[in-house]
Amino acid sequence: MNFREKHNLTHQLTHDLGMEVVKGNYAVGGGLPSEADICSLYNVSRSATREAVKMLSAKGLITSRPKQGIRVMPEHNWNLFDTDVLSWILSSKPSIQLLHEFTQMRVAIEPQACALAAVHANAEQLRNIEDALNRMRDADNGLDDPLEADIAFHTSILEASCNRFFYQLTNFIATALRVSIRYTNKIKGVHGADVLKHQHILDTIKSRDSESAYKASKEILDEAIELIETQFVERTISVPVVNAD
Amino acid sequence: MNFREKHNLTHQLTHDLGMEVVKGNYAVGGGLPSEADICSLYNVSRSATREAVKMLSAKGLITSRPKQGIRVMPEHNWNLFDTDVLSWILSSKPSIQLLHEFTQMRVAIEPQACALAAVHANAEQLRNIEDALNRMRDADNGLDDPLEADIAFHTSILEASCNRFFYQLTNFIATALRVSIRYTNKIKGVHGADVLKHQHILDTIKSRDSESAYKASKEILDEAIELIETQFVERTISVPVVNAD
DNA sequence: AACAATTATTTAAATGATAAATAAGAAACC
DNA sequence: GGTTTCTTATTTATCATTTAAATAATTGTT
Repeated sequence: MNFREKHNLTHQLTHDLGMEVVKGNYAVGGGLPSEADICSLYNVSRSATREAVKMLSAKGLITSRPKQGIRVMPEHNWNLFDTDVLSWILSSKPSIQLLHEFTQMRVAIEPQACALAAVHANAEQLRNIEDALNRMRDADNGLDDPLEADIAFHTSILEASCNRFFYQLTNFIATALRVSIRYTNKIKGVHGADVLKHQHILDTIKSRDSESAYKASKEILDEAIELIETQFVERTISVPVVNAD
Repeated sequence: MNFREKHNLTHQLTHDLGMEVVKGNYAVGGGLPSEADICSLYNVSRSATREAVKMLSAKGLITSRPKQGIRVMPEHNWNLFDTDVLSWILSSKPSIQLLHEFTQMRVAIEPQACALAAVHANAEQLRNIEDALNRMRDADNGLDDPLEADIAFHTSILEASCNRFFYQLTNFIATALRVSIRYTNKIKGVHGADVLKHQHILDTIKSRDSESAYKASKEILDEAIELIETQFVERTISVPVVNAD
């Protein structure tokens, strides 16, 4: 999926090992094969192995120490906001539960980003949001990709928040939207009235109405959450009370 | 500061190079010294260099390709939620501006986490929050470290949100609090009434009152933001006026 | 039983050699 | 002249081997 997968041997190996870890094929705290074993398992040299291990440890998935070997770190150490880690998790164990968590995070981030954008966005950033909205309109008429246009809209707002931490979440939000579409847009008809709602967000930001911008964004996301939660119930109902939680 | 700094040669080099990049000592898109040059500059072998480069590229700071060399990635690619990257940025260019952005993110995250905790927290997680609150009380009487107790409280709520993305932000929030204390607690008297406010958060979570939990948390953070913003103004104003006395 | 010393295993680091990728310049071509 | 294709030089990528350092497990001592 990612262009980095086949970029080179080290990246390939990083990807393969990362997937193995994320899939839970090695016990937490337990251990991966030793450096030497990985070399023979994957038929690669020591340096390729070491570099892959370093990359994974940089992403918080594993640690490696002499004599102890290579160990899986507890999940809360994994850097979930890393694009690779995120995509490995999504491709190895996609679930509505995960989408739900994703969207809860969006509920936290995006309305706040809109509020900040209303205060801080400069002329160029406003234009970018507007451009993205126009792409959504085009998409509605079959002239652009609806998903990409949608992503561009939400991304442009994050950028306009003028807060580097919010902007950093671009990839996260984009991924959330890409996953989301798999589930939700199958049910809900694509766009149409959605453009109007997004237009409303832009309007509130333009008019520097921070509070309304927050609300406008929150409204859309609350709908998304609701949609997911109904899905949630439908799918869990078929299983006899697995987990009350 | 981090125990990893002196962990071993590769980590040391990763740290040193990471700091250089974050400080802006190399132009974005421009380039770091070549592999060979880094080796001689830092007096390390190629394997150490390569592994450090891989770690930094895993964190999104740089890329390296044959013939092209090692290049600094644009800042929005940096993984700001990575503990190392965050600490490098903080130690190289700390600023109230950055603290402000930090706290804006907290405003987005924490109230939402409280709301989720009110819905999802189990008995053990509630107990953990309570324990942390008791530590804050102890701290108020000089029996515990106030900062660490505060961090424990906020962290325990993130965990109780039962959302792995929120929980992931533990380190981020902890770092934010640690930085925060440098600025804000110098002015504001330490704790006292704060314990009551935190108690209130716990109460709302315990009584499963999601909305009140949200508000209780938001209130504290809005105060923090306000405090930072007054600081912000004071410091920018005082540039031309050397000394008001 | 508690502690100290030894050993064996595994990663860490250095070195050297070859392969692959690619930016830049040279040559051929229209 | 301008475009394309080929060559070359540089740099990272990969492999192989050796030595060092760290440390878990074992053994020996008191």
